[in-house]
Amino acid sequence: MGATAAPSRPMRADAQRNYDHIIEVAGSAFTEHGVLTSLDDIACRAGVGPGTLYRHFPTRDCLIAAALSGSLDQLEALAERLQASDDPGAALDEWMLALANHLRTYDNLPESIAESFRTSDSPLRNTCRPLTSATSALVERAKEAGVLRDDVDYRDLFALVSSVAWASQRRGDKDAARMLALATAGIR
Amino acid sequence: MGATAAPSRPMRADAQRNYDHIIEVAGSAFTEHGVLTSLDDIACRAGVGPGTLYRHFPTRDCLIAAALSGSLDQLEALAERLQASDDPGAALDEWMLALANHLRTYDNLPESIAESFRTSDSPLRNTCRPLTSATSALVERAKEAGVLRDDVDYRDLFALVSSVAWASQRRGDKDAARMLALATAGIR
DNA sequence: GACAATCCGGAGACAGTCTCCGTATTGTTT
DNA sequence: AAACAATACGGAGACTGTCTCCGGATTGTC
Repeated sequence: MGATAAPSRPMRADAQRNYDHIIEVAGSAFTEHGVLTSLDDIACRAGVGPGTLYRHFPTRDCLIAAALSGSLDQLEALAERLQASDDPGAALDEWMLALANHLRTYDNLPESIAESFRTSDSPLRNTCRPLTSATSALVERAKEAGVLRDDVDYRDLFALVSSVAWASQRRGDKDAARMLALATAGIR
Repeated sequence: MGATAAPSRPMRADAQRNYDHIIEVAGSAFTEHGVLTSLDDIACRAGVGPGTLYRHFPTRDCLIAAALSGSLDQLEALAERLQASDDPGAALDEWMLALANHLRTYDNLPESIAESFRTSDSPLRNTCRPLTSATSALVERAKEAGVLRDDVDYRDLFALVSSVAWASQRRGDKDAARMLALATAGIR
């Protein structure tokens, strides 16, 4: 869901416009310069004041979460498809690669996500929750099919995939496939 | 070598005193607050002005490298011992764990080190060079002994160990053993 | 004791984060 | 359509951290 939220009342028209536009600009900025890029600069590029940006997105993580929600929806769709796959092993492989690459969407995103998992209620963490539960489900199926070691915890696996995303990004690899193959060679 | 360097002439006495004291204070500060802690604050705690700190250590990486050099010497000593071990497989295991834990010495150190490997001549990278060559040697021996897959590149392995250090630190694990076991289960 | 060479320190320029509140816009009511 | 309340805007500016510059202090040498 790429929802915009409507708690009590809907947003005022101008607010909604700014909200959407900020997300759009933020996406470009993150793509170009990574998630650590200046927020005031994003506000400026979006033609709004810093105050407006911070009101809509009180923290950097809020903005990252919003910018990510589109591609997250796609990933969730993939997860559902894979859960219906008749080859749990291949499904898990495909999932891990897709997940690793998604965690690399922006420069320095793996750090932000990993960090968000340490703080109680980060919006980024909440946004990523479907990813962990999908991982859990696919791990369970793979274990039942006997193509994954029984002692592999899905949280450990998620951490492993995150770290692969981090390492491959830091090395400047074009995707996470190479590191992932190395890191997951022994989980079967 | 925890050398202080003496290019043409030795340092003036007061300069040497400050230099050493800054390293000492930096070590504590990094231990307490991670490598991202304020440098001006370190200067202040060391009783010198910012200018003095930046003259001795033009970049954060310089200071990190200096603060790390002590424990690095120990690691190098371990590497030499392990290269003489009669069990190359166990030696590599022990090395990877020691390396992973060393890369975790300070909070956020894995990021700094990984980053330094991307920039041409970071002092931190140069400081860590002995670690990569020791890894190379131990990997070679393990391959010859047939306890390591032939297609494992030592650079990939170093990256893998780095990422394990990163992930285990981010998770707040007390050491890197658990993640390392998972990540390296399939390299044999 | 004096004179170079070396080194110190802190003021301050700069960049990024984030807030506060006077002003402007919007939607609703009559 | 005019007026009113609710909502949202924006930018000045406080604050923190980085890093530099250079007048003045310290050290080593003759």
